[in-house]
Amino acid sequence: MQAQIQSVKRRRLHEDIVQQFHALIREGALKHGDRLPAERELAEQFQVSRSSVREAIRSLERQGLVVSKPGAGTFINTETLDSVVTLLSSTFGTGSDALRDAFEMRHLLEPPIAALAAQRATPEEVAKLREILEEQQRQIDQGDTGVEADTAFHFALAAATHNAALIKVVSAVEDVLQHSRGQSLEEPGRRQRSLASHRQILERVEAGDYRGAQQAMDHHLTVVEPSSPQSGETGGSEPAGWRP
Amino acid sequence: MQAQIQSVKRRRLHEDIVQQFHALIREGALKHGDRLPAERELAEQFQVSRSSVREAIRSLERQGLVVSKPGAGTFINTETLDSVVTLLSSTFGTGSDALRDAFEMRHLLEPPIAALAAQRATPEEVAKLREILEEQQRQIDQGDTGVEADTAFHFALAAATHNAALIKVVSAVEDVLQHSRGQSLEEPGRRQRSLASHRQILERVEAGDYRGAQQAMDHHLTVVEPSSPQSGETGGSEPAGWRP
DNA sequence: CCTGTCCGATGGTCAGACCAATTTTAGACG
DNA sequence: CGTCTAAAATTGGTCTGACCATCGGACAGG
Repeated sequence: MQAQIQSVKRRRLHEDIVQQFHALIREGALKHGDRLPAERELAEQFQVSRSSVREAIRSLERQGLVVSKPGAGTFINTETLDSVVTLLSSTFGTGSDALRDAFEMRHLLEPPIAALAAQRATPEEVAKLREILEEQQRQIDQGDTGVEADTAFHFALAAATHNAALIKVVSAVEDVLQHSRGQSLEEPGRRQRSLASHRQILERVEAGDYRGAQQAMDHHLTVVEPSSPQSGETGGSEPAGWRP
Repeated sequence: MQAQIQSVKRRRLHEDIVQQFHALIREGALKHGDRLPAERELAEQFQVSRSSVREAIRSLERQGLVVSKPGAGTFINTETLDSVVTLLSSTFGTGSDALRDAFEMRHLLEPPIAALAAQRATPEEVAKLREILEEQQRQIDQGDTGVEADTAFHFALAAATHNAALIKVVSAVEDVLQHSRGQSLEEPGRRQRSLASHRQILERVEAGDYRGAQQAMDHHLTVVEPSSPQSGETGGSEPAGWRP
């Protein structure tokens, strides 16, 4: 008699086991250094096969929560950086917050990225940026939202910093936000404003004005592409378009 | 006689498989969306049992690098933030640019993080930060460099932003830079300066002064923990083509 | 008390099997 | 010939039972 139907997503057994261990660790039932029961014993307790127990342990190990020693046993390990991160992410929401977090991270990263790009962009990279904006103009004239060119611009700007780590992180963030941005650009007026804003950024980058570029990007993110229209708290405000 | 005894860790088979996949993804042999061979086929190719293959896949899945769909297959997934972070950590250590990039990224992220922390830190988190600084003081008094507490401080500060994405990225960056920071703190004077600098940051965070916190962190990173020993200042415009 | 050996417990791996979901294919139908 | 449908093949998820290398502690011997 399950009054509440959980997500339709079928849980895999080992994932379920992992979450049970997360709970046990969070509640303090399992502390650092504790040794957990043998795999065969766990299998019996959870009423699953040893394979599932082992796959669960593999996940926990990759999260830094446990370490396995052949012949000795498997031990709780909550004194690593990894484990802290895992428990934090596990405690805080893992759903709608992600989008908000990504927006915030972009807002932190992009202005200084624009500044770095202004200092380091090669003529070829500037040309590439200009080309992208022309493409964006074409897409808009054609009635498209220009979201691809929009994303491409931010990515090319990150590339102009010549910082591989930054490029990777930005690409991940942009990818997560691309869908949301597409929605934002549905309003006709925004497309032109976004393009104009991009042009302003490029102009400062071209001039090598890193301060101006940073401010232009900040303005772009604050005014033209507002991060989170809805003030929703962690309530089940799933963005539209969620489909299994 | 203390001949350099290198640990002869036995590599577990699934660990080996995981690393092989890391390499394949890094080299570009496996791109986003690619479907990798069936588990039974992989078992035959690697000459291991299906169990080991599955445990390896479980690790990769927990790292966000792949997703498994029953009946369909297992697919490469490198467009999530998680996957980027893992690949960053996995890639680091290869190439001197990576270290420089990481320093630069930290310098971009940490000041605004300090500002966010000043706005959002709970009393418990402030207490945790203070506790970390006391621990740093103890370590220094004891003749240690205090590098663990140093890293812990930056991490706890990121945690105070309540932004899971930021926390993960910062943890990856801090992890990479911890070793280098340890070297930097070898100079005796630096330890106390670093601690004093941390105290200043905490003071601004406690006061909720996000502007002051940001400036204090910027000062900390610029003056106390300089990224590049050489003159390299961000002001100068880098000549084109300084990097392949 | 110390030392070396033995044995049970434990993690790591293997092989084969069945199930459920999905994809592909073959066949029926218009 | 194209389209829809049902059967077959494929694939991930799970289970069972087994063997091995290693570790820990008990135990006997010095």
